[in-house]
Amino acid sequence: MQRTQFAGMACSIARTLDVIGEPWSPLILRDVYVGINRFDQLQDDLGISRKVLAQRLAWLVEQGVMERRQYSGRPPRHEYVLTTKGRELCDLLLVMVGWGDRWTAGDAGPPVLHRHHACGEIARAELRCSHCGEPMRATDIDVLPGPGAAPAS
Amino acid sequence: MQRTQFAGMACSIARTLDVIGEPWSPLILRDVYVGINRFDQLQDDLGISRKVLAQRLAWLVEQGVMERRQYSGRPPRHEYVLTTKGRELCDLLLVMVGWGDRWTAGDAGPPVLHRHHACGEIARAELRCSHCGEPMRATDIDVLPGPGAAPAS
DNA sequence: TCACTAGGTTCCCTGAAGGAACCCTATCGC
DNA sequence: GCGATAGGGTTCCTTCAGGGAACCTAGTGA
Repeated sequence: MQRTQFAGMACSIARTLDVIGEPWSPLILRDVYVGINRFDQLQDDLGISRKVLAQRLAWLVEQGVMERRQYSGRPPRHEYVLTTKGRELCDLLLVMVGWGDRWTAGDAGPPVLHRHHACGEIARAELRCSHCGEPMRATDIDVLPGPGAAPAS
Repeated sequence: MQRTQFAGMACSIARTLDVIGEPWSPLILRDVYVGINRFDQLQDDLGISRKVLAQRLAWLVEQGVMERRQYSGRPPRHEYVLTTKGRELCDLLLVMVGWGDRWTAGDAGPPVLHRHHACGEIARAELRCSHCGEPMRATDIDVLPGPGAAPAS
């Protein structure tokens, strides 16, 4: 096996990476999320090789992140749309944007802004605890084995 | 150039991927985050090729995500520790865990649990708006061009 | 009949990932 | 003094994935 497969690891990070960890996949997800839904549009926007684009799209469809939907019968034309699974995956993109804005944007400032529907303001996404609502960063937690942990060997 | 470099794109997602988008990098970050700090420990835990591990560590150090620190002078021994930049990157892992738990964990349940220091409870990380505090998912926002956007061509 | 478009597929070439062996320095046990 | 061991890499070789360009097929329009 050339590239190691992560899917078998007892780790949700590894299993998530197995779905979108390959190069280009998150950018394809981003484009489909913002409404770039067709093969040629994606290829133009990303500058990705058509071969790799076809492979990634097929994989993302297989994983249930996107659907290939026919939007015209004659001539037959297709587009890619996110499933619920894929839309939830976009939360990951939001967090990437947050980190990238903070550490890589430089003087030019962030390339995009997010306006929150609920309050109408330009805002960032923050991580908060599902239990108490206080900020919950990676530095604010203990990591404990869960029910799906690999058996101690 | 073989693999397309994402660093030049006017997109915080692409620039974040340039730092940790390569295969293995997020898993190395996870391991260092949970206290697996030495070369051989990392290699054992991940089953990664030593060559690739050395490359990834050097890149992550170059990017300021980790530091290579000497913890013993005689014999000279080194370990890798996260910088602030790297610790903030771990938030991304938290979100990956959230998605992976929900969509890939299956009947066995999540492999790890997170206990929040502030409240002491087992909890998940949720995305909330930095302005109003309400939930802020990828589906709850409009994406607008920001100051660092690429000039319209 | 010709050209054009969407959506891929096929081909070849290069270079990155995997794996194993090797290397260097330093300490330990004898 | 000498071999064994450990940490932390580096080197070499092989295989396969990414890049790029050309090609293909259905349908449409002129």
